[in-house]
Amino acid sequence: MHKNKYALIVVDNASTNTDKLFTYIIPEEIINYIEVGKRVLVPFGKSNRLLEGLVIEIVDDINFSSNKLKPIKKVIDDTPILSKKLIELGLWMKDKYLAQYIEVFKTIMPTGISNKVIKYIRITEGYNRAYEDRLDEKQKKIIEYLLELKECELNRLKTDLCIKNINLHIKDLEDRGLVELFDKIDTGIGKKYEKFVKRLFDKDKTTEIIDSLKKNANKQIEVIRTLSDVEYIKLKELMMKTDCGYSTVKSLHSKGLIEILDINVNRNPIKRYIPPYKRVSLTEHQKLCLDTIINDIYKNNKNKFLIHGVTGSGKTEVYLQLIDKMLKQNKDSIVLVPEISLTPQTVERFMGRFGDNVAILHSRLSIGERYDEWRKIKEGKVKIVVGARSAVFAPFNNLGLIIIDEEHENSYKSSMNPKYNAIEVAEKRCDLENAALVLGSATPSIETYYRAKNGDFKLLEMPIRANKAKMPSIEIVDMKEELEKGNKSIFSESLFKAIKDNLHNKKQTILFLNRRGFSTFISCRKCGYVVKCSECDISMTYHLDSNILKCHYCGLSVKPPTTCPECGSRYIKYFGIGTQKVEEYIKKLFPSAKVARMDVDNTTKKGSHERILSDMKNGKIDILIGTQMISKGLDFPNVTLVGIIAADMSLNLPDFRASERTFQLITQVSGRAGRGDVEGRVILQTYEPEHYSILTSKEHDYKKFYDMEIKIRKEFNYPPYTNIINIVLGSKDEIKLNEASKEFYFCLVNRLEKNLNVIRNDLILGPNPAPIYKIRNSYRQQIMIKCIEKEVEIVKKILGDLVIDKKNDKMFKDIKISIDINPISII
DNA sequence: AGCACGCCGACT
DNA sequence: GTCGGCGTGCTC
Repeated sequence: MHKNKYALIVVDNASTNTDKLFTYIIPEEIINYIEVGKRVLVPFGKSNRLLEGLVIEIVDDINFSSNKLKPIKKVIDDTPILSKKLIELGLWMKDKYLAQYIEVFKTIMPTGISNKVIKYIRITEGYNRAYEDRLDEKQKKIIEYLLELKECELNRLKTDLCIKNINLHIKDLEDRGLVELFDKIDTGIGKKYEKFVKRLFDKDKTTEIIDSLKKNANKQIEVIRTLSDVEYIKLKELMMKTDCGYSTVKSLHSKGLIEILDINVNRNPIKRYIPPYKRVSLTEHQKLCLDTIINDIYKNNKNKFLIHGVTGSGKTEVYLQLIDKMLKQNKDSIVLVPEISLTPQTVERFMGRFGDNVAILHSRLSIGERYDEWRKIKEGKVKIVVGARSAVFAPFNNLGLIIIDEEHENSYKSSMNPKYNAIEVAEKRCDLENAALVLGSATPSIETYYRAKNGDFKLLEMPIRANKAKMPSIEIVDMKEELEKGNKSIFSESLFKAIKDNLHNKKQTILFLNRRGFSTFISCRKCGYVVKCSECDISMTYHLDSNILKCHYCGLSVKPPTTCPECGSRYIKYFGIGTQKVEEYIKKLFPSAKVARMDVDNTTKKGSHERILSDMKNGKIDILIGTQMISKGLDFPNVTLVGIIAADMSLNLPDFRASERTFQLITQVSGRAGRGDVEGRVILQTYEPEHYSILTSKEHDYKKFYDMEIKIRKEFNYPPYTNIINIVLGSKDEIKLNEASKEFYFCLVNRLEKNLNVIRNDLILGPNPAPIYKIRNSYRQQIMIKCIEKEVEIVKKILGDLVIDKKNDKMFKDIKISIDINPISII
C-alpha cells in the first residue's frame, strides 16, 4: 500500500497565530513533482480557501494524530524557487531576528512573484431558467447579475450587489446546483511584452508609398520615412521620433503597410551605452590585499576578510579582480553596495568590466524589472550581481564570493521585518555555501573592526591612495569663535574665502550639510510656539522651493502660517539651516557660480540623480550642495574643496553611535576632495572642535578613533560588548499604551528572572517614551534589553514567547509590538 | 488575516 | 420566531 508522505509548509497568511509550519499530505499523483523550495496551493481554514505555500521540508512520518491533515492541491513551480541553502538561511533569520516565517520568505523571494488565488463564480452549465420560480428576490438578483456577466470575481459580485447575508444565498444556490465557485490563479507579473512595429513594405518603394498617401497625412509620411531606415522599431520609440499618436500607426497598420507585434523583451535597467572599464595594474597594497585573499581562500585558511582602505585607495579594483578570479573558477559573486551609492558611477564600473554578466538589483527598479533581473540570476544567465541589501539573497547555486562595500553603512540593516543585517546574513550564507566574504570600508564599523581584531575577519590594510594622491588637509573652524568675531553667517570667514578662491581657480566645491529643507523649524518670537506636525511629535521643516512645511517622518505637508496659531502674533521666525538655505545663501554670495543641490527632495525622479552627477562630471557645476547622498563613492578629480557646514549635527544625537557616525561622515565627505592632481582641502565647521571624533578625523587616524571609542563602548556596556534588543510598543491610544508597556515590562522581567541566573537592573531599561514619542498619530514606548552573547538566545526565546502570549491578551489589543535585534540606531 | 460559528438584541 | 450585528476562536 502507498504510504503517505507529508510536506511542512509556510502558508501565505500573515498572523502571529498562523506563524508555524503546517503539515499537509502529499497526494500520490504529485509525489514526483513536489520538492523543497517549490510553491504549492493548499486548502486552508474552515472554508478551505486556497492559499499559496512554500515547501520547507518533506517528511515520511509525523508524530501526531493525522485526522486533521488535508492534501496539497497543486504544485505551482516547475523548478524550486528557493534553493535548500536559501531556505536554511531563511530559517536561521527567523530565529535570529524574531521574525515570522512568511516575512522572512517574502523577503528572500523576489517581490511580485507571489500568486494570488481568486475565487470566481459562474452559472452552472446545465442551468435552466425554469428554476428561477423557486428562488427568492435576492437569489434572483444574483442569478440575473451572473447571466449577464457569465462569470465574475466573487468579491466583485459581493460589493456590486450589496446583499446582506450574501454568503448564505450563494451557498444555497450552490447546493441547488445553479451556480458554482471556482478558482483562478493570478500569477502577478509575467514576462514583459513590448509592442514593436515591423515594416512590411519594400525599402526601395518608400517614395511610391508616400505618394500613395494623402498629401495632408504628414504624420503618416513621417512614420513611413522613419521606417524606411529600420525594419523593426519599438512602438514607443517610433511614436516619440515622429511625434505621432497611436492612431497614426494604427491607420498604417490597417493599410497593411506595417505590422504591430508583441515581442517578449527583457527589461534592461541600464539603457545607456556603457564604456568598457579597463583593468588597471595594481598598486603594491592592492596586489598584496588581492593575493592574500586569493591565497587564503585557495588554501582554505580563512574566508572572511575586512579591507580597511582609505578613501581613494582603490578597493573597487580589488573587488573587480577578485570577481574575475571567481569567474575563472565558474563561481558566482554578489556585490552589495549601499543604496545611495548604487549610482551609475558604481554600476558602470562593474558593467564596464563584465558587461552582460552582471545583474543589477536596487529599490528603484520596477517590480517587473526586478523580476527580470532575478530570473537572469536564477537561470544562470549572469554570474555577478551588484545590488543593495536584499541582493544578498540573489538565487545563485554556485556562490563563491560576497563583497560588501562601505560595510559601515546603515542601509545594510533593514528597518522592516525581518529587521535583518545584510552583513550578518551574508556571513551566514557564506558559511552555508562555503563562499568567501569580503567587507570593505574606509571607516569600518566599530563592531566589525572589533571582530577583525579578534580574528573573526582577516584584516587587510590599504593605507594610501591608489594614485599616490595625498589625503586632503582638514582645517577645523570653531564656530563659537566666529560668532565672537561677529560673523553670524553660516559660513566661516575661512570657508567663504576658500570657496571664492576655488571658484576663481575654476575648481569644483562640495558643501555638505546632513539636513535637507530650508529651515528646520519655525517658531513664534512672541510666545515661543513651534510648528509641529499634527501626526508626529516633531517640528516641521520649511521647504523654500515648494513654500511648504514638511514633516520628515510622515511626509505630511502644510502651508506655513503667517500669524502664530497660538497668540496671533505676526512675528514668525524661521530657524535652523538645511541644504536649501545653504543653496540660497551661496547663490546670493556668489551670483555667477553654477550651483546645484542634491538631496532626496530633488532626486526622487528616475534619472535626476544621474543628471546632477553628469553635470558635475562635465564641469557644469561649480558648487554642489548636498546631504549624505553626496558623501559616498563620488569620484570627481576636479573637486578640491569640501566644506562641512555643521559637523556636530550628528554628534549630539541621543544615540551611542553618534560619535562613530560623525567620524564616518567627516571621513567619507572629506574623501571626495583632492582625488585628482591637486591636493584637496576640507574646511570643517563645528561648535565642538575638541571632540575626539573631530580631532581624529582631522588626522585621518581611524585607529586612534577606534581605540577611544571602543573604551567608551566597554565602559558603558554597549555593542560590541553587548547585544541590544529594542522593543517598541505603539498605539494611537496613549493611556492603553502606557498600561500595556508597563505590563509588558513586568512580565518580561519576571520571565527573565526565572530563566537567567543573574539579572541586573540596568540591563532592562524602560518603558520610556521613545525619543520621537509620536509618529503618524501613534504613540511609542520603548523597552531596551542589553544582553551578553551567551544569553542572547534564551532572552530572544523568552521575548518571542511573551510577544505571542501578549498578542492574544485583551490588554494588548491595538498595541503594536516591534522588536529590533541590534538596531542600527536607538532613536 | 480571514472566515465561520454562536450569542443576543431588535423587529416583524 | 428569524434577521443580522458583532465578539471569539481556529486555521495542518
